Amino acid sequence: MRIATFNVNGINGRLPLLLHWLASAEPDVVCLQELKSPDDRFPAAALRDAGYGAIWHGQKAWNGVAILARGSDPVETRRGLPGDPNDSHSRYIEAAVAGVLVGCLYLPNGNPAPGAKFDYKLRWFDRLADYAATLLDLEIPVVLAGDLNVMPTDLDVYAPARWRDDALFRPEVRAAYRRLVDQGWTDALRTLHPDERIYTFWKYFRNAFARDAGLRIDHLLLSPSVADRLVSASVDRRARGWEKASDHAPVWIDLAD
DNA sequence: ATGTCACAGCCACTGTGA
Repeated sequence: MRIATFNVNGINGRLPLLLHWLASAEPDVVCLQELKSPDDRFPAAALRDAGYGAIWHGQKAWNGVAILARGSDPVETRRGLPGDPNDSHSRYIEAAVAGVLVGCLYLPNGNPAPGAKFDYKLRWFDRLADYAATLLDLEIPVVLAGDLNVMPTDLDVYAPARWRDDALFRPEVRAAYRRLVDQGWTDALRTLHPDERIYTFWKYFRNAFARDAGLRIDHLLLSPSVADRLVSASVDRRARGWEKASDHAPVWIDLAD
């Protein structure tokens, strides 16, 4: 079973690229972020034609998350992260697919820091940690996947010194990520590749991808029973090099049946 | 500070978020 996460950076503008990638990677489950599409413009028919059922939580222009399932319809279990009824951003959706509870998330960027956006990011992280703890208590297979907008360690940044004060790398944010993982989650990529430089995002600026000036900010966190099934984990860098690429590459894991 | 995208509002380009 292959589960992927992919920040598409606009699902309508990049639909041909997404369809091409789905056909070549054949993931069973896909978590998408940054749809940048209202719900009524989500390309459900094209995805259905490509063999994927979908649920989505969009909004105009910004944010937006979706879960795709190959050959089936994801069974939605939640939309929106608990803990703040006034949070209007579409950043969390969750579904049961083939015996796994899949939470797809787009954590706030948080720049500029300090400031209101950074405070919102930290609050969102706290809400995520509170909710993630309740998922672990269920003792069922759970995958939390998405763009967490945090580089966990220096190994995850091409130039750590330049990112110290950025909202994606400040100590408070790394500590929040560490507290979340320490609840009992397994960071799939880092667990299988403890010493490797792995990036999932390269800015559009300054030829970053060609220079491999990247960041690892897209993560798959596994509950214990899923971690026991983890076979492989990798970044599909091909898609970052394609025409009209997103600034993120897809990341996937393979689980034993 | 900068760099490059996508999208909204609105028909040419600026503003915004990343």
